[in-house]
Amino acid sequence: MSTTEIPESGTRGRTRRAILAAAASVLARDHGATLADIAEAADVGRSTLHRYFPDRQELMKAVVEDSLEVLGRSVAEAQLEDGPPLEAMRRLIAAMVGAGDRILFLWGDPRVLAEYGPRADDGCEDGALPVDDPVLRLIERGQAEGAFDPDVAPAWIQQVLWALVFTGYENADKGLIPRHGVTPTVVRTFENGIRHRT
Amino acid sequence: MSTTEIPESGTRGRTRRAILAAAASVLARDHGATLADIAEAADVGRSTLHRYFPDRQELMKAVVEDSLEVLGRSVAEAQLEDGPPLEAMRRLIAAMVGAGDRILFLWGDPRVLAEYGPRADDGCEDGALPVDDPVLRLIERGQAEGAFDPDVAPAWIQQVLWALVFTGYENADKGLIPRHGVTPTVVRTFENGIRHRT
DNA sequence: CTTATTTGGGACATCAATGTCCCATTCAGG
DNA sequence: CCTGAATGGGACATTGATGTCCCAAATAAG
Repeated sequence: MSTTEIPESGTRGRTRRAILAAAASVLARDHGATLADIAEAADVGRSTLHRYFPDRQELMKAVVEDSLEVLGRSVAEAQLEDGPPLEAMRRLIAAMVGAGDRILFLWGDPRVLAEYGPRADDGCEDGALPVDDPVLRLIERGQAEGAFDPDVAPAWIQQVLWALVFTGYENADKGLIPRHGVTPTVVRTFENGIRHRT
Repeated sequence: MSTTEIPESGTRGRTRRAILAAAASVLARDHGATLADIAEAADVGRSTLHRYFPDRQELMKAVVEDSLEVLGRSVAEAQLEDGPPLEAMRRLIAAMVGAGDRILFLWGDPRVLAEYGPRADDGCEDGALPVDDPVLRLIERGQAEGAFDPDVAPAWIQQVLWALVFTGYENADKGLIPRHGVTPTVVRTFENGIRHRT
């Protein structure tokens, strides 16, 4: 690749990040949000937004990339290869919840990943993200070591994971659950389901 | 209420239902779908669509109402008051999956229920739907009878239920899971979580 | 302090979706 | 078979979002 990765000098970098964060936050709650909405949320003029991201598609692509990167870092820090699978999974859930709005944004509309995801330009899109890989490995390890249900597909477990984290974060966002209660609640339900254990 | 409920004579009723079904199906997969898209999916001219639903808002409102009604009937047929809670819950899950696209539509975008839901006109909107009530009663009964986890809020259990059904149906829609596998898989995960049981 | 960068906002053209109206055609029901 | 309802599609005005351009003001960097 010959794309010169400019280090984003101080000022420009800060505005760029502000726009990306605001975009993720706004779009997470309203997929049809206007560029004007996003600019306003970022405390930035609409023309400034256009200066950083020529058109809506470029912005979307950048937000997806950025969100995936942030999420990827969180997941990496969770050190999924280490320790018992169940504990690693708890760290993962905490990490995902910690990634905040970006989860809402990425997961909220299946189309964003399909259209603006990593390989949306190639035809070959299965939804396989860089983030997915370590997670799937953890799930498979957990099944192999007898910690996770071996009778369902790893991909399904992963889907459930995303769905529960998303739902938990969303409920907290609406004030139905206290912020600090999200991770424990999701962990509990994810591990045990809703059946009563004596 | 003085709204004269016209029984929808044969022809008109059929087209109306076709539009509503197509709308739910299309909007479930693309929240930003055009009225032209919907009309095309319903095999109907755009002008015919406008004849039945003057503007987009009216259509949305009608689709939400219709979806809630269909879902409500499915839930009612599940007879949630009868038998052991765990079995009633399984019937409920099967019923929800059976409601098809309407679940995707209703759950896919939180805003549709907030904006076009039953009491979107009143200010007092908590997300309390007619469908929710029997479900919450079942959950509370299940907790009281020692079948469901009593240490989490009923509302949370319900959210998880919706989320899992949604995810299961969506995965089947994408071909990741066979149609007939959705209900059993959702039931299994919902009841037991992902932990391995010896 | 001086200069170059960055910004906000206005003016503007464009485009797609929407909603309205109309008329010829088709279809269902008597 | 005949009649009225229902439909499809075209033409049209309107609206809101988008993208572009430009300039004066603010801000950072030297």
